Amino acid sequence: METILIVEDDPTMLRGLKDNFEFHGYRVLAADDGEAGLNAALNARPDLILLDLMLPKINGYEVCRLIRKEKLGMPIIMLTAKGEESDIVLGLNLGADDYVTKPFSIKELLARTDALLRRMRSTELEVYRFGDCELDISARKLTRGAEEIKLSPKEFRLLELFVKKPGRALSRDEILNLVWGYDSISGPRTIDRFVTTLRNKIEPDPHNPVYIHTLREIGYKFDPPQ
Amino acid sequence: METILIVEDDPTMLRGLKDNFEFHGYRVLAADDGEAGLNAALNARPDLILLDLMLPKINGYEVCRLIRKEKLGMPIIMLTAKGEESDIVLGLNLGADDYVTKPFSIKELLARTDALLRRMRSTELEVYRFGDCELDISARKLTRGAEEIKLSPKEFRLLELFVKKPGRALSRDEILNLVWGYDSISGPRTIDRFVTTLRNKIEPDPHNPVYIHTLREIGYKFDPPQ
DNA sequence: CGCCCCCGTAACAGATCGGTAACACTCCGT
DNA sequence: ACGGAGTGTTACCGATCTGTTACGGGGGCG
Repeated sequence: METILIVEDDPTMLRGLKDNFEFHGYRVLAADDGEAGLNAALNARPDLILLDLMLPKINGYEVCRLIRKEKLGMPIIMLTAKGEESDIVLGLNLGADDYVTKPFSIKELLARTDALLRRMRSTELEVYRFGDCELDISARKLTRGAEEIKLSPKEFRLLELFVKKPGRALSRDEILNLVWGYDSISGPRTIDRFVTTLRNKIEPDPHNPVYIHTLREIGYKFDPPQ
Repeated sequence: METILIVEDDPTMLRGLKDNFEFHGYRVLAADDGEAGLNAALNARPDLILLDLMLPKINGYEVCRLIRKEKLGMPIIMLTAKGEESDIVLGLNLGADDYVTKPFSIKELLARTDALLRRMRSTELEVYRFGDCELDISARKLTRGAEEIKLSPKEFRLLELFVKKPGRALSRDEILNLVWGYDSISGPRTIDRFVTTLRNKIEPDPHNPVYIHTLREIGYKFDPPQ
């Protein structure tokens, strides 16, 4: 379940937002001034923040800026009162992702929230670790210990498939379909060759593999110890 | 949290200002003569200065002038007593950004403080550095070492995208969407050509790029070493 | 114990992809 | 209308990747 932090000092507005978002299946945290909002953002790491502009103690801009300064990447939606529109550009500059102007329809706010969370999920950092290796999907990078290991496109896609399906037996057909494509024309031995080069790159001892295991007559299985 | 320096010799006034600004979430430094104020400004680099005009040792004008002489750009609000208005022009000429006349309402002073700080942030420099290059988004300027390098609009937007998403694999589609627009009609090889010209402009050795890396079958990745 | 099948692996040739230069086209401002 | 800058397209080349083949080894089963 996704968590949303609402920072809003007007109790009525806060109540309304909270009820609505909870009804739509979100977990809701609330804060009624900038300081509390900032603390909640830093400690609870919500998935998204609704941030009122005018707040006691620390104003919305400042909260936004400080959150970004802490390198927290969750999306922020600014709630601005009508007449504050001139400040919108500033809000976006400070690292907000979107804004809605009061009075707004709860439907619109929900739509924007959904959109942002979806966008966020799709660019989420994807990092898989096994042994001393680290496969970073978004950076398309494999690191072993401290050094980066170069992978060709097919090697990368094959390893990606393995780490995403750990402990599962993968037949040559499955692998061929998922990595090479359903209309692949490659002979089945091609896979073996790529497994060998992968083993050479990631296994401590390529002749006694601990990550990519051979399943005789079947295919392979990626099964890192712990 | 933002820091404000108050330079004021009247203890009552100082106390009142300090309490108010601290209550509103600012960190407050205080100095009760011009000399101490100047030192505090130079050493602590506050985000904004409230500067009384009549001060022991060095007067407000002089402090203001000396601060600007040191090329410090933080906003300065002059606090002038009624009857000193004729000197306001002088103060503004010396580099003050605003003034309030005693007696003033604390609310007005807070409003002006907020406004100045916001204006300051919105014009805050957006500068990305990598190697000996410096990309200034707001000035739309690329400098390498001492000399400015001319970038065409598309080149600039492409580089901007790269520096804003460091270490992330960017597919040709993504790049096309974000730089050329979702309805772009350009062929995918167009990107390559622009990458080449960018590399020629920013890479120490364009044939062995260290900033813009090629990801075969995917696209590119901007990944400056450290 | 020995055969056979399957897999590991090296070597190689062909395919593919990106770098790049040359060219064409479109806007501008003069 | 002309010239220049910016932009997009194409073609060629070289580097890298990929698929195939062949050979060798090892495990399982008779």
